[in-house]
Amino acid sequence: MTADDRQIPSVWARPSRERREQPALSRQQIVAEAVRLLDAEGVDALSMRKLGTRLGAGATSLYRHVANKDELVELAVDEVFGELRAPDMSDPAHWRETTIACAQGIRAVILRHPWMASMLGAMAYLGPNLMRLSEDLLAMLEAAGFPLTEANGAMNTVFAYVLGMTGSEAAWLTMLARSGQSEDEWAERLKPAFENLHRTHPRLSALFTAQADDDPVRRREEEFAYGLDRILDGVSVARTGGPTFD
Amino acid sequence: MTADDRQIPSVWARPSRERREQPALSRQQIVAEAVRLLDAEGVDALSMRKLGTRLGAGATSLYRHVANKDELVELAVDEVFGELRAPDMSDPAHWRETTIACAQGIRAVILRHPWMASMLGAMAYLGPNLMRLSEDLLAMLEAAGFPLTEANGAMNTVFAYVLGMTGSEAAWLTMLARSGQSEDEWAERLKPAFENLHRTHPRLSALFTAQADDDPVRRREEEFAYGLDRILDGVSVARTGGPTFD
DNA sequence: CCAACGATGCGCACAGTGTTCGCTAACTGG
DNA sequence: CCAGTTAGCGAACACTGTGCGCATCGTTGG
Repeated sequence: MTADDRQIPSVWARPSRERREQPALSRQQIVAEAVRLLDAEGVDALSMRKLGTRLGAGATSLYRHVANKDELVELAVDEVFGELRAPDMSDPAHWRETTIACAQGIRAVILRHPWMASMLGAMAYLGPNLMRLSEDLLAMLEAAGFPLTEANGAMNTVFAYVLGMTGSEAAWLTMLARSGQSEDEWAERLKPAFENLHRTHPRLSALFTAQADDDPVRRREEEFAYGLDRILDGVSVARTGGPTFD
Repeated sequence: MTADDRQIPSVWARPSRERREQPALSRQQIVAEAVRLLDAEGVDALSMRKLGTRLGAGATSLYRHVANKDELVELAVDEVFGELRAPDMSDPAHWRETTIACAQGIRAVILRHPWMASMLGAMAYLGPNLMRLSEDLLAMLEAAGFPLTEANGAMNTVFAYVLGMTGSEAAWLTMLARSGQSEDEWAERLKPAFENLHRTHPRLSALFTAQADDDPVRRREEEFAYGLDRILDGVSVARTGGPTFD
């Protein structure tokens, strides 16, 4: 008996932890911390155990508030889209500027959380935050003279463009961050490959070297704005009243 | 000694396998089989061990031909883009149709391998296959009257649109496949949620119900073509000679 | 005031993951 | 014929997501 007591080491040494100071864990708190972890260490670093310890909790405790890791990620994505402050949509006369502001808002959100790029393929973006934004945008475009169907087409086109462009940007930035090298160092490292490229792909090579001295951040902003402008040009002919811009 | 011989069971029973019938394993073969596995079972099912057994090899043997799983995926992505049969780009007069064909080719490739959607965020698409396509497209657009910078902007815009649109499509199809439900069953399941949606998001609701009876595949094709047309409209003003379409 | 209860946190365990390390066995050039 | 290079592989390591059952809590009904 006494031997058993010693073999079972701490039956009487109960930790007697009284942990109900706080509600201790809540879904909101969990996804918030998940977003923070994703921002800090990237998508590969998100594990239930690490997230648990960050919250001062065990890994499996999270499953009381979240069904899956996948569900958690879904929630994190919509949480981030909750940062979207929709621009003022009250003036349909400025539908163009408003749409641009909207697109740039989405771009900014994704670039602030580059791990989103990996998730865009995993979500159907049906989250409430994006749905509200879509509805408001549709309303404004309708008020600006777009038939609802055309407004929908325009919105989807802009949205797809923003997702594709920004997704690629974010992926590039993620790879840069993971490799630990700066953008210039990467360009320097690819220099030897450019010698051959010049022969086989002269146009790509010319474009690359022409952009070599620009500030990459500014350049990406301008490229994004350029494509967006072209899309809005093309879309605006669907407005009742024809291709008069603004 | 004899005891040792029995404890170490098969020191003398060497399997004497002679396995050099074939080259047995090659990088090309590995990524081909990886693509097949990804197509068949999706992105979560790709593991080195499973891929190894499919090739009649051990898991760790693959590392003789591929550095990482990440590198393998990168190779698989470019392998798939190798399916791209670039359309005939010899006639710059038909730059519009050719660009459309190009975009639809990329869309078709991605939809044929929906797991690509999850990877678009992980690749910088610098693979040789896409680079060749880009160079050819640039050449044609230049011949069609676009200054090189504008050709580049146009190509990037179209490309981002295709990636965003098709990525979302593929993600949706992937989720459908994983849930094992058909598109109609999903719509049926979401019916109750539409009651509330009608009140808070009337426009989205109207669009959904208006599309409820269409064939989803055809509808997605048309939406894709619509946005692409708008983009090409907007882009074509950058051509020397102005906004004359053809 | 105490007993019963639902909710919550958590340790354990399981199956599976990517990847490293030596080892063997085969092929290759001299 | 032999040395050296290389392809394949089994074992092992450090992890992963997650189900199960138990301990503990705040609450509530008798």
